[in-house]
Amino acid sequence: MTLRLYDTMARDKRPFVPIDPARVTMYVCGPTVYNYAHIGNARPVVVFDVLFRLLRRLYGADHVLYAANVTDVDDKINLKAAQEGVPIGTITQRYLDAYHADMSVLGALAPTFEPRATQTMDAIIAMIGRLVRGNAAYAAEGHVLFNTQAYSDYGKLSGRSLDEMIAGARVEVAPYKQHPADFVLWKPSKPGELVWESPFGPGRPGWHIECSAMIEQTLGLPIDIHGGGNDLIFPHHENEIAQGMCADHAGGYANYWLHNGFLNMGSRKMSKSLGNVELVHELIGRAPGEALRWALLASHYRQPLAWTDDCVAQARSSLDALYGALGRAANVEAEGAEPSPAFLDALFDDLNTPKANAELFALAHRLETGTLGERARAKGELLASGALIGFLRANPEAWFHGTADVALAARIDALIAQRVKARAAKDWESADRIRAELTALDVEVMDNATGAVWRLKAPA
RNA sequence: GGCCUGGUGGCGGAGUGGUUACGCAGCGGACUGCAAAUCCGCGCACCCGAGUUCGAUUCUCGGCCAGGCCUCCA
Repeated sequence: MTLRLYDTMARDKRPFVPIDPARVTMYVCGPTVYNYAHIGNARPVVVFDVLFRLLRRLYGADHVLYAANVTDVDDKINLKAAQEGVPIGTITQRYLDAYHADMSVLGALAPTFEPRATQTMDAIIAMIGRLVRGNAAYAAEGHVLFNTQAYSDYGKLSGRSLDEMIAGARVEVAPYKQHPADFVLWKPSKPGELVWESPFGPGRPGWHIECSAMIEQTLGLPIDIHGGGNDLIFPHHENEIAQGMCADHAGGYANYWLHNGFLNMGSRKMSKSLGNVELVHELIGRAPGEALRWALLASHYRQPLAWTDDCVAQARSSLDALYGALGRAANVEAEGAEPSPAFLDALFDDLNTPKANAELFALAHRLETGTLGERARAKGELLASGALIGFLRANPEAWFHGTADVALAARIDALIAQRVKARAAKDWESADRIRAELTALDVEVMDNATGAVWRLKAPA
């Protein structure tokens, strides 16, 4: 089985061949920590977490290096700090901590490296220095700008030519730019902003340079995979390639470019600037993280995803079915610890998670209906398949009991014990009365041959 | 204006040059004190037009619609 990935540069699926199988490298553009992450921000995190897990399986956990940056120098951070009258670090640390907690609830593994812009300043300044010396960058009015003419393949990733960009320009071009597409590598800080000393004068880095410097510093260039949302293709990733290649890395920048599609609210994209956001921080109070993860992976990562409450409800139902099958098979000893071949096939075909999920249902069905031997194998494959991409790790009982606390669970268990006794005595009147009591507690009771199990109904 | 995606059943969502996955919802049946689950079965779709083809939802062209990028943005 070969992993095939859709490469934006090639505009096609390509078999994945790492530069060095003993050291597979992936970089994904991470958060700017000035606010809580919304569910749209979480999509690439979860998608590339799936890829990270697949790569670890293929090449070994110790042989995959995954870096995701944290942008902690930014106008919006400055603004927020000024509004609250606190140091910038207070803002960035607060939202970085929240980000870690939220992504962890979504089942995302921590990246191997999480470089921060403020801690990469030497590498950033060094890279800009090399660009200036190589005539790929120039100083103008206190800025240092990248000279897009210096890179002949500029525009290849996004399919734009420099000519087209001039023709289609809607934005007024800063007068100090030699070419309209040139972009800022270093700029003077405004009063009150953090300032770093550099050979180009005091200031701070532009947006694009930090990623290239971080990749160079943490992973080394070229890398195998570079990922991010498809809104980053232009200009961010285009600029990364240009500056990276010109900064003495003619051997290549990234061999595979992966971009996830957008998550939409209605027909509009979810975006902090549009204000139509659902924060992960709030969603995890209303639904299990695993259900949110499922909702994010229920459609293919390159497709647009329309986020609605129903997405979460459907995800819950799907997981209910799988956990239900596992719960009913509690007495079946799982055999084997390998995901099913069909499941792996689906994932290896450019992370086809919807198809992989369908295989999970097929396994659950086999677990319900097979012979004892088939059930044992199905259970083993179901658990292993789920575990590979971060599903079905909970105890089925814990899944159904949801947010019930110990006291509530004890009360429910006591009522159920009474009811089981009443049913054994064919005292249907008492049994129904107790069911009604439980219903009032939002508890649904499912009788079986030996007793009963229960689940907490999802909040409406 | 330039560049780029996508339009599949009631809903979500894969996939394919020729019997159109899967999940949710619906319908019938089995099972069941009740309820749920489970099991068996059923129904329902490929934006429009032209072309290529024995045959297109799938390929080509045109159109319509929706969205993204071109400015911070996952």
